[in-house]
Amino acid sequence: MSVTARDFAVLASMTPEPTTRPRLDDVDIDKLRQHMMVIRRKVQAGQYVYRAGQPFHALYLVHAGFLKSCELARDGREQVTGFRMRGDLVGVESIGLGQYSCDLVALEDSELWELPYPPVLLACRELPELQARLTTALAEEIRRDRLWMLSLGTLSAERRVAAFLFDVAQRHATLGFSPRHFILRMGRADMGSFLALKHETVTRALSRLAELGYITVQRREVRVLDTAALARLAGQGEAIH
Amino acid sequence: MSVTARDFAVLASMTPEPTTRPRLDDVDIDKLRQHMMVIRRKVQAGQYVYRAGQPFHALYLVHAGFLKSCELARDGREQVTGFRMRGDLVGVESIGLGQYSCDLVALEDSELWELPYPPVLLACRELPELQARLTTALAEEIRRDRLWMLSLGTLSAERRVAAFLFDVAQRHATLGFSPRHFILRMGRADMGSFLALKHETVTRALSRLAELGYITVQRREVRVLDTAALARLAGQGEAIH
DNA sequence: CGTTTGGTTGAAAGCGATCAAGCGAGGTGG
DNA sequence: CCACCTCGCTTGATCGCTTTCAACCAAACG
Repeated sequence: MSVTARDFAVLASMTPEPTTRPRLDDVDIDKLRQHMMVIRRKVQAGQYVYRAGQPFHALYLVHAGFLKSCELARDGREQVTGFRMRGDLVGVESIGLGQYSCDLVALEDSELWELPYPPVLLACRELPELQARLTTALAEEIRRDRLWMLSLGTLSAERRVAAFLFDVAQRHATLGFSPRHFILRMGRADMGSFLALKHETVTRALSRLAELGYITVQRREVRVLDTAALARLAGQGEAIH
Repeated sequence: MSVTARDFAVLASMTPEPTTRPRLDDVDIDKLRQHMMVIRRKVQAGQYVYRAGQPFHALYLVHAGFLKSCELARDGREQVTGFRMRGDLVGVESIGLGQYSCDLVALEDSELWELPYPPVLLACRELPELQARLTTALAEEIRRDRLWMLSLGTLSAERRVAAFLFDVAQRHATLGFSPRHFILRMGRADMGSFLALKHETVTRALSRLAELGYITVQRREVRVLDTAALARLAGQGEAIH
């Protein structure tokens, strides 16, 4: 049985309300609404939410959909630095710079809540807990980046891909989706860019993980058969004492 | 002419007051002092300022010396994620976690100002500009990390080492030291860990850069002969249009 | 001094990149 | 509805850079 375009569409539309709360929860948003205009913004697949160099004016909370952020160098080098989904706060990396430092691109039709930044800063003065939340969100971002640096710096291609799948599975679980069965929203090239690998290498690693019986993969559809094995490869397994 | 132990000692003692201000300047510190006890803490080379897992209680402002921060995984993998010098604010990556998320190790005798965190948070409420400064410091940390991710993901070993030297030179210049002549405070292994390379590869890259006439290097003493060439290799050169 | 530690260099191996070909799904236009 | 085209994915063969393994050297230290 193979996956058809229709299957993709059906799976993509399976977007139930998550059972666990996102990082910036509804309570925060309600409080924010009392202090500023929260603008709903929709973007289609392929469109940019913001681009490096554009004036920084707002943070965004991803409400639905899937996006990637891309770092780019003056000489044309470019790398995906993260994938964003519901509950992720984006744009924080550009605070204090005056302009966005990277691109944010929708990989599928998405909806974001735009939080104009000066009002956010003002609201933080009124709501100390919001300030703490924002600071914590920034710190978490640093920790996530550092963990990926560690993974990219110390894991082989195959283990990096395993770590990626494990991370995707965990994030899905956090949002109330199945961590055992999901559709990757990005292509092999974007995965590779994020993992500092070429797309052929990503393909080979996926094939190998399937060969080992840890997953099944058909184009973008992934089933995780052995979570523990993935975790072990990712370096997240139980330590041996 | 080779460098003797005495030369090292002399150079190491050349620590004039910087002519440019560090990221958290004296004005901020004075204001902080009005709100909390700022504790001066000295650490000797090799000592830990904090270790991953210890309870998080303070941020630190590096006042003198040189340190590295190390990320570690449960399975023993480990990587240097950054080098810290005067003016750098460290510990921010651990905010909101309850415990430090990484190790901070002195590479030479250093002095840090300990800023107990709950007081910092309280002071932020009284001093909005301090809050903005802290938030900006966090965002800058994210941007730095992302730029290194880009470099590590897209540059060859030789270019990574060039980028590292260029960065060291720039940071030295920022602190009022010579960007053309400096002593590396870390060994080849730590450089390699940060750059995701083995120490032999770092050595070879340095030898090659010297062979090309861009630098001279004798153990830890580096002279930059061609800054533009380093910048170009680092991907920071002028873009061609 | 002898020992240890960190750095350098060479030779060989291994892993991921590169180059190339082929495949399948989806979309388009006849 | 089908032929064709395109794009993303897969797989194979080869190349080359980085790692690995090993030896050696210089400086620091006791």
